[in-house]
Amino acid sequence: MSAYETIYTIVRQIPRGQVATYGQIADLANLPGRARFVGYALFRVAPDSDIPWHRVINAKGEISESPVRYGSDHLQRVLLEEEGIQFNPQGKINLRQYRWKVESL
DNA sequence: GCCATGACGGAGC
DNA sequence: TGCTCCGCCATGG
Repeated sequence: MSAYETIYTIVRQIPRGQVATYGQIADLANLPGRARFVGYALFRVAPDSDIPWHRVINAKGEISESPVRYGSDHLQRVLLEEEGIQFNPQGKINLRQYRWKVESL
């Protein structure tokens, strides 16, 4: 299984109403320190896939904004709110409350 | 084949 | 608390 497929498989396992960080996904995919790789992988597959990419955020608990995303970051926030995840006035998520707790690999 | 870049993370100041 | 710098490596020109 390629590293990409491993990443996708892990992201698909994130429960509804919870989130995971790029670093966390990278660690689970046996790619420690390669959080950027995770972001890159998700960007390539997001538009037309069944992967819940919106449940993956950065270590600060924020939705990563980037010029290449145009407005999809706003969509991500909407999707998360639909799942019951609340945002701070600063647009941040309380990771202590919503972070995905992995029980098995 | 080399160079610049990027959905990031963590340490340092 | 917040900003800056460095490491990491696949991808595109």
